[in-house]
Amino acid sequence: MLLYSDVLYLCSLTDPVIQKETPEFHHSTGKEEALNESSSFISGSPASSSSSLSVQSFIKEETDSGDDEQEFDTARLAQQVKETLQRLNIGQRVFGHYVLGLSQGTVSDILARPKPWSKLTSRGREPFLRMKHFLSNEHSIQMLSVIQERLRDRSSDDVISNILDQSRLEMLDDDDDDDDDEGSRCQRGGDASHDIIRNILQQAKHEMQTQTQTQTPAMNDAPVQQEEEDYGTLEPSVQSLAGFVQSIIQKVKCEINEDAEPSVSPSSVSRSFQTLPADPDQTAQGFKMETRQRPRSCPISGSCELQSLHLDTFSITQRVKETLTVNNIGQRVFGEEVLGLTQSSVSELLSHPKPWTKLSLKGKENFIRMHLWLQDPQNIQKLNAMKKTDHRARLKRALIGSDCDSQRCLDAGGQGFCDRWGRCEAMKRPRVILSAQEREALIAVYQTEPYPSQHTIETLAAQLGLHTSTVSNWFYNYRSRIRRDGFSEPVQTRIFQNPTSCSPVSASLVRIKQEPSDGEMEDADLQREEHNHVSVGVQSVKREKDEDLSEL
DNA sequence: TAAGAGTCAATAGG
DNA sequence: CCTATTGACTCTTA
Repeated sequence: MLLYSDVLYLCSLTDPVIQKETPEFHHSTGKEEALNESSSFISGSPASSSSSLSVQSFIKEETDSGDDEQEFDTARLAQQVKETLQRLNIGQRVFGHYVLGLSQGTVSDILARPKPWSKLTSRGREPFLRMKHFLSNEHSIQMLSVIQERLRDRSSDDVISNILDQSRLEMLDDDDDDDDDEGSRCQRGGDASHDIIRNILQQAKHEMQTQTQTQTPAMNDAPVQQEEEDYGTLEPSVQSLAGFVQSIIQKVKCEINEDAEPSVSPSSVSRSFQTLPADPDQTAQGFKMETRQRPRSCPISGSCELQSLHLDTFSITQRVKETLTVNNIGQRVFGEEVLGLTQSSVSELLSHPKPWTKLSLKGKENFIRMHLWLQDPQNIQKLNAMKKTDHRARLKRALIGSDCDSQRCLDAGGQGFCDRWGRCEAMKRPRVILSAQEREALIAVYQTEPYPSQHTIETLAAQLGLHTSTVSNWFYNYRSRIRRDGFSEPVQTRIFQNPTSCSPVSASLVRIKQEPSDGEMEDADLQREEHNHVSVGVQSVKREKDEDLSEL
């Protein structure tokens, strides 16, 4: 409960509006109570005794008529927010979500191109007011920093690697009576697919447990003690996710060892899954167990059952896209609530799904979550219902400080502040936007040298006037996206529909794709494929490039 | 250690 | 506001 209730609590302290009505964000009850019951937490905060000079510094023109009439230096405000976020390594997504109630894209926009105060409507001024309050309350800043760290700590990366590290982690469950024979069958547990499933299940169970705990609104404890706060984004899926995993295990057990019942475990985690309607398309479209090709009895060491889990990623993304469209749910909401990803990541995921076999553990997790989300119509309804309150809620969800001199915090950092990994923010370079010529030149070089040597990279960078890291990044990304688009079926359509697209891949690819979307193309073949695709128009590009380069 | 995978933030365009 | 794209980053993998 730490994260969200704290934030809400902060809001409640400083925003009378929020005291009245708390955002309905995480479907869980009890959080709103937390807000009201923990109201003595911050009053003694050391931060609250600081002065508020920084606030004044934003105000160009002090008037007697209250906040709304003050004129802020929005550019400076945005700059200071940016610096603060960078200094504390707080992402725009988190900041936008918890402080402004806006999406990452909007935050980026506001911070990069703040409109002058005088040109903002009252609604447009709202984020700046919130930013001002945020900056002026050191406690809010620190709180958000803690939130960000917690979110990072909770990332599946960590969980997965932790689990992978524990090579002899006991199987699935200690309180699930159905899994006792599984442990003996697959003791080694070293398989990746198995581990991710296991991880998800464990995480789901963990989240469920904590969710249960939060049902009891014992929120007057110091929030710090409630370490087990969920991110919320994963919560809607948790129950059925766990059930899903359970059912997979059950099914596989059934396949492998026919004495196990195919029914889903009656354990608590499976409850919601059991209530799901049996979807005949599910097996056809969604996941299928490829047990037929596998030996009837797998070796004990193989974690064989989960190795056979297979999801049709293309079908999943198609159905997710349709569902989102039909229900008018945005990628942002879906990403944040279901996958814990940003809008851009969701967009990528949905537009360019990789085949299951090409996915890493982490990549598979997203598709499992999507698949699971699709299984339960209630999830859609929940998201839909939440979407309705989302806008209103987001506007009210804010961290507004009382008084603290954040200027001091900023100034203390100076120009060369470093984040918690010791990386200096000053090292960050602004985003590079490659010109069409530069891109063509890079593509042209890619034709002949998809894996350019260091020397080539340096030469190219010098010729184009780019940083070498920009060039090598470009090659990494280009290869990666060529490969990705080679996987995804719809690319063909997209390319033909938009032959003039400025996408570096599609711009140079004109082709008819014949491989199956789930293609198991060998890498060598893929390379040849790419080469052929890209080779269209190479000559002209090359000529242009020569000209470009000679000009440089 | 280089390349790949997964993401993010910035940005373009609707 | 939304989605798609893309340069850059972090972490993992081979």
